[in-house]
Amino acid sequence: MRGVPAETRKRIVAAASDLFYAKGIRAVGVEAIAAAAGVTKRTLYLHFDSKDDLIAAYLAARNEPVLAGLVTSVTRTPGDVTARIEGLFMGFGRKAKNRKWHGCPFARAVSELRETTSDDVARIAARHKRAFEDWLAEHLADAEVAEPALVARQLMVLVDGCITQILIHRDPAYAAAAAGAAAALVSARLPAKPAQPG
Amino acid sequence: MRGVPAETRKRIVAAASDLFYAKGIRAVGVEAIAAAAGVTKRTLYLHFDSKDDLIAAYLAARNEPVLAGLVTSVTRTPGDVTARIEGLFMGFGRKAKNRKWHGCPFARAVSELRETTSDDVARIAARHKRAFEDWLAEHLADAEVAEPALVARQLMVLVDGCITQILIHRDPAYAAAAAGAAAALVSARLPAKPAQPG
DNA sequence: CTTTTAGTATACCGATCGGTATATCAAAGG
DNA sequence: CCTTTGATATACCGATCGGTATACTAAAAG
Repeated sequence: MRGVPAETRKRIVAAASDLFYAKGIRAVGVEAIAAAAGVTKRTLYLHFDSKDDLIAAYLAARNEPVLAGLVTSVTRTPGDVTARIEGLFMGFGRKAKNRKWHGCPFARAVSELRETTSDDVARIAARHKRAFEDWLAEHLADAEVAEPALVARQLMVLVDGCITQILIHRDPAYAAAAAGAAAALVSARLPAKPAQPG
Repeated sequence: MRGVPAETRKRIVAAASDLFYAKGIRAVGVEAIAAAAGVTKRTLYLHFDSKDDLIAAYLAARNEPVLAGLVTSVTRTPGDVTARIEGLFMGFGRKAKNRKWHGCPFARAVSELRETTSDDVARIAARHKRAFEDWLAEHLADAEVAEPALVARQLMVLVDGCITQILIHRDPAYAAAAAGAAAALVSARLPAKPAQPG
């Protein structure tokens, strides 16, 4: 059977994505990935130089969809900026109910591969996180939130902290706490009213 | 050579601690741990039933010292509650400069071992995180911060988010942002003054 | 003194790891 | 038609994995 090369490559990356994300990167061998992709190990190595190369491709492929999901969590929420940001965190509470959800693939990859592989993983992850931080800063600026860069950075801290807490406690209640904190930080920087009580 | 059993066990756990924490749990084999402890693999298996058993011992041994370090970061900082909490986050910025620092061992273990080993790891990590959250709540209550349980939970989110961001970006600047957010959340719940501008 | 005990040294087990070699095949492209 | 290409199947490589087996040693404990 002879398929279009680009499609074969995509199938391999998709299989690697599922397995790496679910079980961890070191826990999954290339043989299992090839089998899941319906492909021989030989074929896998025709498309990727090494497992590290495949790891990089996995993370690179995750960048856009994850980013899009985060942006959607914000923009699809009706209301003012504060409500939209709250929507971002409530989105994590929703996703956490899905047993296939295991937090941020970038944070997990960086955490797992510390001091063992090249710096590519850290750079790809940093770029991804920075992209969303920049988007947040712009979104906050458009909504006339003061010091948008600082608030965006604080929201990023809340985002990854929220994810970590949910992963550890398996309790979406932390999403509500994070949402409250985020709302307080954002609304305190709004020009008109200082903040709603509660 | 015949040593006190408890000391041999401690040496093994100490060696496992260093290696697991630096390189990740799956990345380190029991043989390497035994060698680092100056012990035979046979001896290691006289003290631990399996690698999973050793992993649990590693995390259990980390609980108290990590907790003590966090508490110290708060209590050794002079000033009011807000300043002390800021001190907690500035402590992360300080630790991050040490190349041997790799964030929270509990969060990293949970992240790495998802869907692969028993739930022991998740339970030990949850208990550890909860212990510090409870301590924070009590500390906040003593300082007359309103809704101490909620604020403590929000601070936990900031703590793990701060650590994650620093790990990814290798930039202690995120500690300052987290400290600012924490100070705002705490001081907003103080009885007397609402908050300092800045 | 003799029995436990804690340990060493070494070798082995089957399985899996990341990665390669060889040989074959089928379809697309000139 | 015939070469190139993407793929197959299968077997192999040395290394390492978690874990066990066997035999021996030295010190503490009765």
